[in-house]
Amino acid sequence: MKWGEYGVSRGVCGVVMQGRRSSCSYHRYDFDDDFDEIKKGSWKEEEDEVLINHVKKYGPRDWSSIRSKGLLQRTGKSCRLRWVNKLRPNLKNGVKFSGEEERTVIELQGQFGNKWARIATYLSGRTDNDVKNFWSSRQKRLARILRTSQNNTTRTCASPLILEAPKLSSSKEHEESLSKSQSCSSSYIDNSDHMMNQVHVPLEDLVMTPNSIAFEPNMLMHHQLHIRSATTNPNDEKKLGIIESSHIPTHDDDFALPLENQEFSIMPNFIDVLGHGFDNVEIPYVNRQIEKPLTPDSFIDDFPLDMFEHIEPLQSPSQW
DNA sequence: AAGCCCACCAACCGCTTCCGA
DNA sequence: ATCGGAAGCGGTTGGTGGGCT
Repeated sequence: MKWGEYGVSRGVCGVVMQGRRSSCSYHRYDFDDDFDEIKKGSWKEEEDEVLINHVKKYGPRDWSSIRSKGLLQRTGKSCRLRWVNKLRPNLKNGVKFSGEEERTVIELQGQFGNKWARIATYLSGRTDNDVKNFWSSRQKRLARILRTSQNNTTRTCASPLILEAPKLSSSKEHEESLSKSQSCSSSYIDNSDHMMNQVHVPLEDLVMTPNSIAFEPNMLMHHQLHIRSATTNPNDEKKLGIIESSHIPTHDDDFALPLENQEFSIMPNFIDVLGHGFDNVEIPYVNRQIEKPLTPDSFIDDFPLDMFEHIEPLQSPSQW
């Protein structure tokens, strides 16, 4: 039985069952809601028809009038959502994201962050909800891969990678950059000759949130960003990876560049950073740089699962 | 066959932004 | 300038179905 068939809503939402409260123990109510008038839960075909007819007549607007006119017992909000996500013409309902769509979402998420509505405008037939759900699923999948790899080995990669960028020109600029970064901690280190802005980024954050510190365009613009592992000697130039800021798309670019030109030069260096753990692992993505843009996510996606078992434990900075 | 896990997706909520009076 | 309603957006929840043990 589908709850929706009986108008059963999710969570603490109210319920309308043939206009009366049900005593069924499965049904939950929020008595703050006016349950006699507002229906929640799955939509029926009849309701869809009413909504479609309303849009045909008046266009996709005046959502709240649908209820005030007594056409449906739904809130305007609910009607709008139903139209936008399910009833609108030319939607790709039930069609999986193509590879191209996936790459587009990944690229745009890196550029815009979680601006799902904006990202959806680049994908015909996709809604913000589609994009959001796609991304959420993807994040969960990646998280599970990482979790599994950590559980399967006593060796972990819990220590952070360290991203280093030249000190920004002013402390205000520095603060602004950091305030825009998520899930990162930061500190200054006085490296005598040059002040470095040192940002500690857990590996998970680096690979899971491409719009986090490592890829924050505002922070990286006009700078080279050095990346090294906590395991390495800070002076070991061979272990330094460099993100060329010229390769980082900015918010101002408005996605003018073709996708294939927007790749991060961090990727080959990322292997250097991770070091010997990958020595015996075939890296599948290397030849794909030409045919497909590299992103933090596509980068991780192409790893064989057992590859994570080869990650060497990273020492804490105190062990240098 | 049953139970569990997970991916996918619909729909909700709260908050923000927009816009007209 | 301000206020209130409508619309838009992003985060979250929870149901369903398929695969696996």
